[in-house]
Amino acid sequence: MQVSLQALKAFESAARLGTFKLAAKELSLTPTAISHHISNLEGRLNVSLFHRQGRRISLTGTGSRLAKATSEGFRKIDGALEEVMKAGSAVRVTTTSSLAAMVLIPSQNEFEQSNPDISIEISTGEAVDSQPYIIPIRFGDVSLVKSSDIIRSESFNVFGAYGMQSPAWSDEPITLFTTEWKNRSLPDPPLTAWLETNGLAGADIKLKKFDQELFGIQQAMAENGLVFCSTTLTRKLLKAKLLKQFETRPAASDLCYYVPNKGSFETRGAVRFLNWIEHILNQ
Amino acid sequence: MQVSLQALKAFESAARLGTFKLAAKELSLTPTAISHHISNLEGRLNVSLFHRQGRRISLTGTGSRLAKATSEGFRKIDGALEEVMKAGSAVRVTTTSSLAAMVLIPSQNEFEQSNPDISIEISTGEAVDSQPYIIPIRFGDVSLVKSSDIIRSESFNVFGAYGMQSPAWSDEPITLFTTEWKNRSLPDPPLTAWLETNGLAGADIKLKKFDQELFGIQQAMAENGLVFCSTTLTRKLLKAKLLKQFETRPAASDLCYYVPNKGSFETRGAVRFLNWIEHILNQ
DNA sequence: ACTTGCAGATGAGTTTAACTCATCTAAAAT
DNA sequence: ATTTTAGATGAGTTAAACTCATCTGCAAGT
Repeated sequence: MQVSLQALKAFESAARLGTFKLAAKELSLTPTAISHHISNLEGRLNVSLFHRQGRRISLTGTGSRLAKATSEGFRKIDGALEEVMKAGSAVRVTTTSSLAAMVLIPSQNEFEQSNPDISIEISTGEAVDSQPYIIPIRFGDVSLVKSSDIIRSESFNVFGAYGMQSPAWSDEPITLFTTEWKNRSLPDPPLTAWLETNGLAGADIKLKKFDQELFGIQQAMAENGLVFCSTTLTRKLLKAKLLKQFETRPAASDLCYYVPNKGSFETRGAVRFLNWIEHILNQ
Repeated sequence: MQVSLQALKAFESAARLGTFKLAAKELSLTPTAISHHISNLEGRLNVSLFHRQGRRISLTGTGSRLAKATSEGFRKIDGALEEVMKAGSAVRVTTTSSLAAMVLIPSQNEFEQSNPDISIEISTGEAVDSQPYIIPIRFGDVSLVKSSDIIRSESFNVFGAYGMQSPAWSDEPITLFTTEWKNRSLPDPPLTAWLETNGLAGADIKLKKFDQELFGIQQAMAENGLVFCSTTLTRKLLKAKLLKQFETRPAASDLCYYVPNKGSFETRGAVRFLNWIEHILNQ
């Protein structure tokens, strides 16, 4: 290699900041080092890059041409590097507000305890989605998802606030909170299948629909109601004795949680997180 | 600095070439060095950049993203560097064919003898002109040129082939070769002024016009004729006893040789060359 | 199945370059 | 005139980059 990259870096910084001193500070070096680097560079290239007017310096024409290219080049590299480093230092996850609120956030601390070198950032909503390095945990139709991407196949059951008595299904009309997905292409919660599984096909059921499972669950807890929702979201609440389940059996659904291109997440942290979350969701 | 630029360079090369071995060859290192660099990089970034399949490697997703950015960045830098290096290693000059043929090329060797580390490339014509790093020596109107850019103010005289006798100006009609510039906005050669200076205002002069001084001079030498031309171009030929001058006195003109933005040429070689050529032209 | 060759990994030792410190110069500010 | 500030210079030190020797694992040849 003809010229040293560090010398170029020093030059770039000095050119951008206008003094060796500031460049030195930026690169955590002494001004002497910058001076050495630049005179080395000038020597190798047979070109003077700065005019020296006593203690003031200014770029020569050649210098500013070179500075332009090096600045752009290093900026490009630094940008990519920063992205990669961010990816390496923290695991960033985005998912539905229900999964975030009911599972991820409550368990976040546990993960960070056992992986003290990995920090997790959780966000919800579509905005950040599909940015590289952010792990999206999506809720979707099993049949449309690569099977290796699935981290949890969802089943549904009825849950009630912890103090409730088991409802008398056949005697009286029952109100169930359930979910109607905002995204209409998703399969509905398997209510019919659940009723059949539990021999309640004829029961008098009134439905109250929310567009996020989270809301139905909260409502059930708040008004001692019943919610028909996924078993994934309720596990924590059952353990915490905020919800209870009755003698009903869960019904499988066509819904699942999955991570698109799960295999493409290669950072140490991401791999650890994905293994962990898959374990958490499937107990 | 977080990550070493050399490691990045090694990574970029390995990513581009597909094996550590080739990367090592490209960078004149051992494959071991590449391996060290890359594992150092992976360690610092907490990311694996290559999949290792035994003795075969392939980029991970993160790796190829980073490779893209580093490749582009380094390419940008290397390109600029190459330009600057070219500028530093050789002085490239472009000028009129007359000046090139009569002055620059004949003196080129002398310059290179006394500046063995600087090589000169001479070209003529407008094509290469105005490229950065190429020094254009132009022929123009003194009044339109920055005075600091002028390297030679031109004066004109009559010259003849070396064997000729001094012409009898007033007795007989005389044929003079002279120049009519292709570029009509240039001042004409100062023939009238020259005639007055030498008390020949009434002489019977026939003009034969060429569009380059070079041609008139060559013609004069070839047919024992007389040429009215710039003193700059003839100095070498006078010394070489191929041309002679008579008892006439030169006339100043509004023409000059100049280098646009002379001050902007900052390479050591260019500065040496410009000083030298100015000295040569003004003896 | 066993060798051979190849590509890379690993660890320790060596060399080189990068960096700092001390000193000096010149311009600008007080 | 003196002080302050920015950079240049040279010598010495340190840290990094590199090599060498050794090891592993895969793939191809016999």
